[in-house]
Amino acid sequence: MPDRRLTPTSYTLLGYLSITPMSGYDLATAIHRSVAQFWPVSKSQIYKELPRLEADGFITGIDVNQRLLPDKRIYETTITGLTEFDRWLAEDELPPMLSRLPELLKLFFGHRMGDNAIRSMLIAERASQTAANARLEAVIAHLDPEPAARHVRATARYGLITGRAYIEWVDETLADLDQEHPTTTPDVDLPEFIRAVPPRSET
Amino acid sequence: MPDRRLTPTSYTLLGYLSITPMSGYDLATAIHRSVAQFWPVSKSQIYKELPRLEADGFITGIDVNQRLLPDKRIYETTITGLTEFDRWLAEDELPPMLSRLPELLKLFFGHRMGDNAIRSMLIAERASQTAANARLEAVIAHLDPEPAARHVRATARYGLITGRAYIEWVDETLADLDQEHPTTTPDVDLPEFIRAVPPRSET
DNA sequence: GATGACATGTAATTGGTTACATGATTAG
DNA sequence: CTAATCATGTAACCAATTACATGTCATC
Repeated sequence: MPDRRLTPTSYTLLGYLSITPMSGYDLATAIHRSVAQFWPVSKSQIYKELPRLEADGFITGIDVNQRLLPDKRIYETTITGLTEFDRWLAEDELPPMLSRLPELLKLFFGHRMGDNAIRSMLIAERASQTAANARLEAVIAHLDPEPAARHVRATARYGLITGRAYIEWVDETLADLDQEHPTTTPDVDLPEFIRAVPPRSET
Repeated sequence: MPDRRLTPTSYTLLGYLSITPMSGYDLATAIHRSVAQFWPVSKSQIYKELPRLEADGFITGIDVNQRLLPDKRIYETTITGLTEFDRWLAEDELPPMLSRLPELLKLFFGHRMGDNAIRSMLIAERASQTAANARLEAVIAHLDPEPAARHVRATARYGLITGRAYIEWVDETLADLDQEHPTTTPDVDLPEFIRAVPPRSET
């Protein structure tokens, strides 16, 4: 009798538990190092969601007592849970994607920043993205041989391809900064063109 | 005497008001069609945040009575507000970026999806991203001549370059789906390689 | 004469984050 | 011996979203 709508976060947990039984801690660890790239789930969120999924009948948990470590509860999916998970996978409506990129936000107001501040921000971004790309390349190489890992590999490739595009963008932007901009052209007043950006989505 | 930490959302409002005085409605409209791409702010969030920024002394508002339309309140930045905004711009710590991509989440669990379901999802994604790219190209073309619009243009270029990378990725992924995968190789059990994805960031 | 856009907000709910709590084991 | 890591969670807070409310004007 689930009287609420499950969130993508709920389905993330169901998805993992559809593979193997796990505790909240296991889930937190597994999620953090994989799917969190494009769907982060915090520990606390997991611990709040699990009892709800159990109350809804989608998963069941059993308590496991441990001597040296804290007791834990291992969850697994029920038939109902699996069915609901597969239903969600098949459904074609998707919640909108969401991006929050603080560095772009700052850059947007770049007319109030010094060029040097912008440069150092971009250079820092470039460095951390380069490192992230290297990690992803290693991941992809590691996953490569397994044909069953195809979809996981695809998500990793997503990270890499957009990561590379990001670096490309940083370089272009840095190059643009270094160009002499003719101060002969008087600066247009900002309100004008900031308002001019047309809307993006019809959602 | 601001006793709280301002959020990037607060600075978004400050940033806009640093350009020209606006009402909550004006802000909602302007933000929705520009900076919302990488920092969405809902109407309600704006209406909650504005009085707080005023209480903090960062902005001041004056009531404007209107005959036919609802009365409104026009806000503008104070010196304190401008100073705080510039301080934030100069500061080099950035909150982590956040991405939530439901389509990747589903794809991650693709071993439970039929190939056709995956294909139609990817094809739909490709279509909407293609449309978004076209809109962005138009925006960039429109902004092009203004040198003062340099940074706004850079954020638009970000959207375009990553949007193109996205389409590239979709195509590669679709091609990979179409390839025959030798069923001779027995499928490895999933828990193995899903756990194998190494952690990404040390944050 | 009904639907939707313009124009301005308020109220209720919740998903998600940050900080706290606890105890055992290992490394420096 | 002190600090970090493993291991498991709980509690408090709040940013953000969804739904609600209201009245005018233009259009189909």
